[in-house]
Amino acid sequence: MTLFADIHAATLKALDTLVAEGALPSGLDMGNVAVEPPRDAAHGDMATNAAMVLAKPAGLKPRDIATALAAKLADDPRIASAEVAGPGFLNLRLTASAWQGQVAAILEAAEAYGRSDMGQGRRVNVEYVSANPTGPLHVGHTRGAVFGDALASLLAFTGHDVTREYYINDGGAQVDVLARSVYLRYLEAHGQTVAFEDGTYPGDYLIEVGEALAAEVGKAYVGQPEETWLAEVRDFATDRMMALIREDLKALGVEMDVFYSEKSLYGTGRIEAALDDLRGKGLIYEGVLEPPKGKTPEDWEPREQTLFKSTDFGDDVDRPVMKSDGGWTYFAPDIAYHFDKVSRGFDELIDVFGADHGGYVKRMKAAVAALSDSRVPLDIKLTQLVKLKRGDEELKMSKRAGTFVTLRDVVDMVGADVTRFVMLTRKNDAPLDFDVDKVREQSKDNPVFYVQYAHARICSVMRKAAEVDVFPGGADDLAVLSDPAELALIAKLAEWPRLVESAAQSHEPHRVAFYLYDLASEFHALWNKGNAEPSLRFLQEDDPAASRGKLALIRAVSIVISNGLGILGVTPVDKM
RNA sequence: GCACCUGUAGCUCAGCUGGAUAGAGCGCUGCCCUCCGAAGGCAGAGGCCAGAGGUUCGAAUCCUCUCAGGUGCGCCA
Repeated sequence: MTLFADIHAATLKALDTLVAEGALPSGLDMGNVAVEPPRDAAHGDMATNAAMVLAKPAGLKPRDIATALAAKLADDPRIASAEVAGPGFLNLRLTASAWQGQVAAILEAAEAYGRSDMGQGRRVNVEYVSANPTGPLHVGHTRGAVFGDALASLLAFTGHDVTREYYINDGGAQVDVLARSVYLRYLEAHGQTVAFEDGTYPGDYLIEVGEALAAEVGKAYVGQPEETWLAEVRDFATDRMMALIREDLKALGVEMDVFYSEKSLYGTGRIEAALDDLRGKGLIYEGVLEPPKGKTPEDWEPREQTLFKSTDFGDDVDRPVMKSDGGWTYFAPDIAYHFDKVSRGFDELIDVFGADHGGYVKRMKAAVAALSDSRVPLDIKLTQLVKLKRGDEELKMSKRAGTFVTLRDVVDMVGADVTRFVMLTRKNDAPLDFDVDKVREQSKDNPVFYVQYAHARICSVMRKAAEVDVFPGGADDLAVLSDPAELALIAKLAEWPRLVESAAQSHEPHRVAFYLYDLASEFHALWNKGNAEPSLRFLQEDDPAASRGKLALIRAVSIVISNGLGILGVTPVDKM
């Protein structure tokens, strides 16, 4: 159990007692009653807004309610004091033993500390990366990969049944371009000189694919017209590219549960089935769109086409599902794909897109709302651009691979752990500067290092203690933890479960990274206090009992750091 | 023209879904190693939360409008 939840429950119980005694009217909505850490620690350990929230519906003055509530809560053995403050806050101070008990609870829960059943086993599909299978992953994909992966882990940690999924865009024109590009490399492998025209991918990474194709089919395709080889080369090339992408993901520590092929939607009636579902709901019609206002494309001409009535679900205009040549727009298979996700029985869908897909959010939400009769919520998280830098120099994105822009290059330079942590030190919808020099710096300016350093320091103390046969203690050893700095650190640890829940609720894994930084900071502060006050050092010579209690505290810190880094997909280090 | 995102200390950014005197790092000023790792810590200066209205006990947070930056806007995915 978590301390905040306990005190919250105690508060509600005290309010019920007040209702039973007639001090409060019955039938009040307690849903907004919160127990939170006050922003300013001087106000106490926890604060509740109960009096202010209930004052109006109860027709009473907030301070009167707070005073009555304070009297009830003061009876709780865990609560040392309850003071009314400000407009009606009730500030609570917990006894030292209540805090100490929290340390014992963390040690007992260990890697389960902070886990929650909030998700109640709800099935969540998180789709991320989903890069076109036309080349290696670049830095932009890396952010989406890290974000999606951490979000998936966060949801799993909070009791959701999570599926990690990658949508392979292997059905559109871009894979034909890939096939033609590989064909040119294939001809090169047979000694021909070829020209890469506009509309082909010139990247060096296709050279070996062309060679592999040559090795497999020999000269069978040389001098043959495109229609004889296109389909085969396309399959060959996309398989190769997906193998490459899987390797990239693996280097980053990302493992997908499902790779879903766009191509599998074509020619199988699945797109038609999805659209039939919408048509049955009266949401598909033939019509003519207005040209965009203000900036009319030069070649604009009114045209009747098949449209999805996304405006019924909040979109700005209805969206075409069929091109003028009779082929599907990209939107059609996307509808079918999400239809499939809905049919697979997920309770919730999450898509992680790059920011350049911002224009598709409304139509996808509209489609899912229509397909699921608004039963399945779809959240779309956009990850903003990453600006890769080395000091003041910006490393420009280039179409050609091998110019230091791929995921693999970044991981090779700074490692998967650093890459992952740094990518999460910003909200997903804010742009991120990634300085490859700075992230390898060993200073507090570098959050990865700072958090790892705290963990390594703890491990170092543990090793030292083990040399003299002292180990972290249990509940009986914790009474030594009474200094305000020690209790403050415990309070930070006690925040972990509610932080995890709120981060999961809002789909914001970056909060975990920031919390870990704060926690590390509290720990380093306590460590340094030990310089001036020997009684605060974690190892107390000639007093193994005291050492056991203090070691238990920092063991709890290392547990939380380890659990937090686990969600982010970062490995904690024992020494640096 | 419309939609979405962003605007918080000199710089880079948090701000726990509406709480009390708005925080952290960098930079600046001044301190702390006979001491478990100074790869660190403490203190100080620095703010019209882009601007204006509104909602209420209470707004950086919610609503409306304005300004500035970014992204996108049928036959590319």
